[in-house]
Amino acid sequence: MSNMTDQLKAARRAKGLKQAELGKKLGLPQSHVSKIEQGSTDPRLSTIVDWARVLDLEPMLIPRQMVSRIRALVNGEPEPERRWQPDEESES
Amino acid sequence: MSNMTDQLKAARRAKGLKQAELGKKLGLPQSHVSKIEQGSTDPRLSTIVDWARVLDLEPMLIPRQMVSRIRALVNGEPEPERRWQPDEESES
DNA sequence: TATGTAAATATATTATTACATATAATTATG
DNA sequence: CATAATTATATGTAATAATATATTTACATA
Repeated sequence: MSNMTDQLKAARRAKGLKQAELGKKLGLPQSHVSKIEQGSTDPRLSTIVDWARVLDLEPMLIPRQMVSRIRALVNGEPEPERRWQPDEESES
Repeated sequence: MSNMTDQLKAARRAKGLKQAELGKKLGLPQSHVSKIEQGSTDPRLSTIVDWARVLDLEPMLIPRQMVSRIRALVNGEPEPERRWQPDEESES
């Protein structure tokens, strides 16, 4: 689903948390965590923000032109040094 | 309210858009744009993502330890997050 | 392999809330 | 003031979130 919920699911697993454990930290039932991770529901902003923070992530709004640079930083890649390929920004 | 909706409100104004114009681009009624900007409702993730993208912003999840560096980049500031540089190295 | 059992995740049903439509209030401008 | 332009509020409907239950997965042990 939304790339963001996929990331959050991956982040939960990376921390070794079960859906129920995460749910408890967030005050959400496990069943919700399941639905959100499956992409079978469109969660509220506050839910996503809380979720991210529990996993030491912060949602930020990044100007489109900076997205690939910042993504590289976050992924620990060594600054691709791209020469303006005409089209880079494909996202769902 | 949530820092993020404040940012989105500011971004709309920076582009000189009225609530109704933004709403049209998003397929949302103006009344709903109003509620979200006032913080009197907790919008869905998809709404915020669409909203951001219309304003050339992309929501991203940033690891906590990188937040201030990235915020500096985004705001065009000159890296305020130096950690105990014993003395300021010459910087161009 | 088959079975038992517990842990982990998914689904069903009901309650709460975002969103749509219509209208009102506010702010700007002549 | 009057009138228009912009933003806020009221009420009904569709979707998310809560509660309870079911299903799937993992790991035993015979």
